[in-house]
Amino acid sequence: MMKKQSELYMEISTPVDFNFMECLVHLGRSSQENLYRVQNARVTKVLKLNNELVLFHMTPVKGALRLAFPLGAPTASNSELVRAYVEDWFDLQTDLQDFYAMAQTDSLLSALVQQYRGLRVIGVPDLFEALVWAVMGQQINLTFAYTLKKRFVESYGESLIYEEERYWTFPSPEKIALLSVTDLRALQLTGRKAEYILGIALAMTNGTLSKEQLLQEQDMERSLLEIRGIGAWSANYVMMKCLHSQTAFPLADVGLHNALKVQLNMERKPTQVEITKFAEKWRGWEAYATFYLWRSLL
DNA sequence: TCCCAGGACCGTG
DNA sequence: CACGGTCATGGG
Repeated sequence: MMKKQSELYMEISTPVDFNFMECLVHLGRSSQENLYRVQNARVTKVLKLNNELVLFHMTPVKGALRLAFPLGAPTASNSELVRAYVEDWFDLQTDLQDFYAMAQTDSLLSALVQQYRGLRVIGVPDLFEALVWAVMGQQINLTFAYTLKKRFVESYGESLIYEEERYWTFPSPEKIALLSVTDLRALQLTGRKAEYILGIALAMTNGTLSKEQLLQEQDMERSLLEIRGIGAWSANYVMMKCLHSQTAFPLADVGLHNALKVQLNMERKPTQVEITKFAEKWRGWEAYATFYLWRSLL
């Protein structure tokens, strides 16, 4: 049945300090990314919502993001889920005024916030995806991490084809929970990481771990650290990318170290003690400070 | 070939 | 509690 064209569109208003093109720089950082596609100023993605694959793309318009559903308008319920996903993904609910005010007084951040103004923390709204991605990225270079994710997604995700390109959903914990260590070893994950991922999938399947639950925790970090395979770095990474914690701070992050080394024109990477000292000024905005520093490496 | 990579776990002292 | 060995493989 034909729908009126107006029903195939939806607009999400964006905050003042929002620059879609800056966000696209982050989104476009890996040519191996297969969970969305960036073409010019358009991002296309598919989500599985209420047991249905929903494809949408978004483009910036004045003061808003325009979402379009080229394969057909979703149900009212699903279109609201897409809206929520996008707001979550681009962190549209956070007011950055205080961050920018703080950053202006910090010699380390002042140039970065001017250069990248409007960049938001690009999130990973799906908790399972955030946790798995954190585990995959541990102790290996980012290029290889993307290779692993690509294999994982294309082995166990769902997909559809639009304009001759295939779009993938991230695998569900239910599907992964049925696998064995051997299955994941075949993707060249280490045995240990395979165990971690299976454990996370199982915990999310049997209901002992969920995003809703974590968001209600007084101490999200402590809860995350109880998960096997999630240490301080991963816990803070997930808090920053999935749980919208502004104070999350992956202190041990190699990318953070490299960015600081460059920004401070150092011969060596700073120690964690030195980083803790710099971060004192960022109190309350550690996640954004980290994200802007990461951005400086692209 | 060597060192490093968006670490975490586990055993030892 | 701090330290170091171990995992395990690709990228540059």
